[in-house]
Amino acid sequence: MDAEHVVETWRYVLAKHSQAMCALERELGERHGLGPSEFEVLDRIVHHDRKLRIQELCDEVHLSQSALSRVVGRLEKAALVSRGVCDADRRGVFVSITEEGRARHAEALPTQRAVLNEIFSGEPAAR
Amino acid sequence: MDAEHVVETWRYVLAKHSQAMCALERELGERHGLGPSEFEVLDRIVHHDRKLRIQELCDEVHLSQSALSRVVGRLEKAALVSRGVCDADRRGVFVSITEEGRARHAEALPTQRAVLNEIFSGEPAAR
DNA sequence: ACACAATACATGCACGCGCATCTAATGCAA
DNA sequence: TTGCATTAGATGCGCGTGCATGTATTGTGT
Repeated sequence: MDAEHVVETWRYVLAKHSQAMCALERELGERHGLGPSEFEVLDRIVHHDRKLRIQELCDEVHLSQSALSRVVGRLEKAALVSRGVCDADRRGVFVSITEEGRARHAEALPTQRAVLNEIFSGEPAAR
Repeated sequence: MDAEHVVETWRYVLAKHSQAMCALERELGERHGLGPSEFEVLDRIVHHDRKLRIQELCDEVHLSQSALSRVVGRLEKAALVSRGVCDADRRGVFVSITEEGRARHAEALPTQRAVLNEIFSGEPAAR
């Protein structure tokens, strides 16, 4: 990939990221009361379908550890996930999804897919 | 582009955006005292090589009008650009780059290119 | 056992962002 | 001209983020 293509790709990433984040924030927020980060975290937990350590989540979402801690805090306050101590390593924290969280995720997933389809379908990624 | 590819592309965009923004913030900040947004605005002005209206810039950078206004404010305070009233439409504001701004941009450009090359070279974009 | 580095997560803080709003200038209709 | 909607850009505000740090727990070397 030559220098010109690199810059072209970077512009593509910037544009799509901006469009998608903006649309996701609006749609997920208005229709389901979720921010993109909140949805992302719910989505990762649902995908794994088990309790996850905070740090495991940290590897999968593009958030700092502190930001993730706060997202989980908001989700817990909304009763969409619950935190529990990890017995094996009592420094650790397990996060598990609640029934309400699972329902909210299932409800929001089609919205996310629709937004992404709108933005990405048809246009090939610049290489 | 089918649904699976859409999600795959979205993950690619998220990952690359995160990596690149993080690295750009660090490198441009430490070496040149510029944030990614500041650099982006300087870069756009240099590219056009003329005075630009705030709104023209707004179309090219992925920032809200208010955010752009503040970025230009910071750049002006750093003497890298100067603001001037637009005679044709006195609501408008022209932004032009100063010599110092041009120099700073020239200095930072290789850093930006190096960061982007590091992140994008070799790996094809997921379509 | 003890002291100390390392790790997991939470939290204080500063900062940049978008939204809503404000001010000033322009366009337009009567 | 007068009155009002519209537009350009600046600004108050709340919020989410990352960085630095704090607290608690675990690992390690002596």
